[in-house]
Amino acid sequence: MRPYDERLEHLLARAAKVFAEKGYHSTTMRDLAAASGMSLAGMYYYVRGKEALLALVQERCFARVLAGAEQAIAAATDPVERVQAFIRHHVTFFAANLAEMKVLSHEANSLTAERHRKVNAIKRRYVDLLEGLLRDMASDEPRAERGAAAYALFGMMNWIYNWYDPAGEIDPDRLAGLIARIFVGGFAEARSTVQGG
Amino acid sequence: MRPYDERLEHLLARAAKVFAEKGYHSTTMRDLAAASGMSLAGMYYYVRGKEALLALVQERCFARVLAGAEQAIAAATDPVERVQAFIRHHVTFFAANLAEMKVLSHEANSLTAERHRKVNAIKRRYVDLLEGLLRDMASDEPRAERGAAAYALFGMMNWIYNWYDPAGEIDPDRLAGLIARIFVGGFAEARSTVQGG
DNA sequence: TCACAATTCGAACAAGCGTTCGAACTCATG
DNA sequence: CATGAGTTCGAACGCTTGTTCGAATTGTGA
Repeated sequence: MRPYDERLEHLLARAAKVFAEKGYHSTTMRDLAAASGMSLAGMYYYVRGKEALLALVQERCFARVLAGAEQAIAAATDPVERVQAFIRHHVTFFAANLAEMKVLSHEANSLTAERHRKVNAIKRRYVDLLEGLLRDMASDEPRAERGAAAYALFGMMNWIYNWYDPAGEIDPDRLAGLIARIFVGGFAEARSTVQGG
Repeated sequence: MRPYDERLEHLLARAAKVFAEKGYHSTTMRDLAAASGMSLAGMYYYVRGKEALLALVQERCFARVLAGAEQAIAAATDPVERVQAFIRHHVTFFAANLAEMKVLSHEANSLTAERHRKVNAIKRRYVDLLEGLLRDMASDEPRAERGAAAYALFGMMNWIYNWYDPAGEIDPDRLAGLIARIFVGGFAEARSTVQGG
């Protein structure tokens, strides 16, 4: 890896951390300079500006999530198992990349039109991927319910950044199992039991 | 209601809307002046500053949610029904107060220390309320699982602001029913079925 | 050692921000 | 009409922000 790429990678990693801690808008380029060990002006040799930095963090992270999910679900053929694999991958990836995923989840609307569209295109593919899995798992469910259920699941998984403590007593695998149990058990299996309630 | 209180209420309502649309940090006092029909300086007669405005929006909204939830669960005695009532109230309130609830969910960390603590105190009570309900509903569940499940549920419910369209085909009651079905069905009833998976 | 490209950065700039201040206006009351 | 408290706001201030620029420094191949 060329020194240039290493420096850029380093900058992106530190930026993700600071964005996650202070929020994108509250983070100044001077904060990022301090966190990366570069000078204020020096960062502009690697990146066009503050927003380009956020876009790079988001695009790279999202691309990894998408690719990882596709690979994770490929291992199973049973519809329920594929959904479980999707959940397990998303949650463990989230826990292993807390800063980047928080930036992805919480700063989704901090990009301006052009860059926003580019990230949204990846997001669309990712959402479509899950909705396809849900169609296979619960084909008799109304379309509106399936769509809402997909977002409910994303809610459970993406909300993690608001409370999850990696040093706490529940590890990522256990958390993934819990969320998978809630979702699959409640959405695919508890139809007649509770629905009418 | 005195004219003063009406003007303040008006300002808070408009501010919540703009905060929800553009995000707190991207909103300028000039934006709020334009949205409220007041002048830039005029707003300072009603409010100490921008952050005080955010704090007021959050505190008032959160107090209403908490009070409403306490009232909603009081109507039932069965543990499962109480959890369902909590969910139904939270989701329908969220849908009926989208702007305020988005500001509450998305700008939770936009307040500085003092005001942050004040809002967090209300949040603590609200989270405790749900955790108490879960204890009654699933007393044999490990404590760590119950805690994580509470946050998973909040994730499903609070994520709403990222995707829910009030003009869409799924109305708040139906959405509340779906989320309640997923959570209760998956957490309280699908223990042995899926867990080992 | 030289020349040239790659990289770094101190210093400054223009723009936008939240906030303040004092004067002006409104209006019920005597 | 006169008074004074309640309310409004134009104009300005001081500060922070993202970004730029040109010079200085470092690295590299001949």
